Amino acid sequence: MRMPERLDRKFFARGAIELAAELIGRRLVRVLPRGDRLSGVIVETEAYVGVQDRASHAYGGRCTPRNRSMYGPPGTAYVYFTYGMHHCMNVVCGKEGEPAAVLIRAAKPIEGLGHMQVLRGRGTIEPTELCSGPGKLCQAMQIDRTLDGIDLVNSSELFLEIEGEGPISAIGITRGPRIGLGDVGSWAKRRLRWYVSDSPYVSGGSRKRSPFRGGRNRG
DNA sequence: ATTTAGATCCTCT
DNA sequence: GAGGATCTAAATG
Repeated sequence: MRMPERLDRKFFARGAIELAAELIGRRLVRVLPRGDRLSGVIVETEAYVGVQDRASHAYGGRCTPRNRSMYGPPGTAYVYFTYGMHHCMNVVCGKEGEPAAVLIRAAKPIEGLGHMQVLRGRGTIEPTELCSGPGKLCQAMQIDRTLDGIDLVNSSELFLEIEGEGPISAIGITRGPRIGLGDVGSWAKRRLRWYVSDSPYVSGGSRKRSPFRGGRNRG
C-alpha cells in the first residue's frame, strides 16, 4: 500500500491562473492535532495573480504583517481572517518575493465528514454544505491563522495530494468572475474563478440553478 | 427563489 | 474609524 503522492514545490512554482485550474480535482488534507484526518477534493478556486491585481491583498506591492505569507516561497499557505468571523485559505504560487496565490473556495468532503459536522456546528449539515465556500471550508477543516505561513510541501498538518478524483477534463470545468470583490475596476469582470461544472459542492455563487423542480443539484 | 440584515473583529489608513 | 476574497437566518414575492 503506497502513500498517496503529495504535490511538490515545482507544482506550485507557476502562475496563479495556471495553478488555479490545476488544483481542481486535487485532494486537500488536514490532520488535526489529535491525529484525525480530514480531506476533500477541491472543486472551486480563484486566482489572485500578482501586484497588478486590484482584488489582491498584495495589490501595488503592499506587504503587511497580514499578507506577508504571500511573499513566501511557492507552496506556502496564506490564511487570513475576514468579516470578523471567517478564515480563508490560499496556496501561494509563482516565484518567492512575487506575491500571487490561489484561494481555495470549496471542496467535496472525502474523509472525516462526522468531524466536519461537529466543527461546523450548526445542527445537521448536508455534505454539500460542509465545505461549499471559503469560510465554510476553513471552519470544517479547522484551518485558522495558526496555519498561516506553513509550508504545504512539508507540513504534516495541512497539505495537498495529487490524487483527488483523477484528472478532470477541461470541458468539466467552468470559468467565471471572482466573487465578493469590492471596487476593483475591470478586475471584477475577469474570469479568474474555476469550478467543477454542475457540482453541488461548489459555493452558492457558483451553483447552477436547475431548470427542474427548482431544486438543488444532485451528486 | 431571492433579498435583507446582522454577526463581529482584525487590519490598515 | 472604516471596511472586508463571508455566512446564516429571517423576511418577502
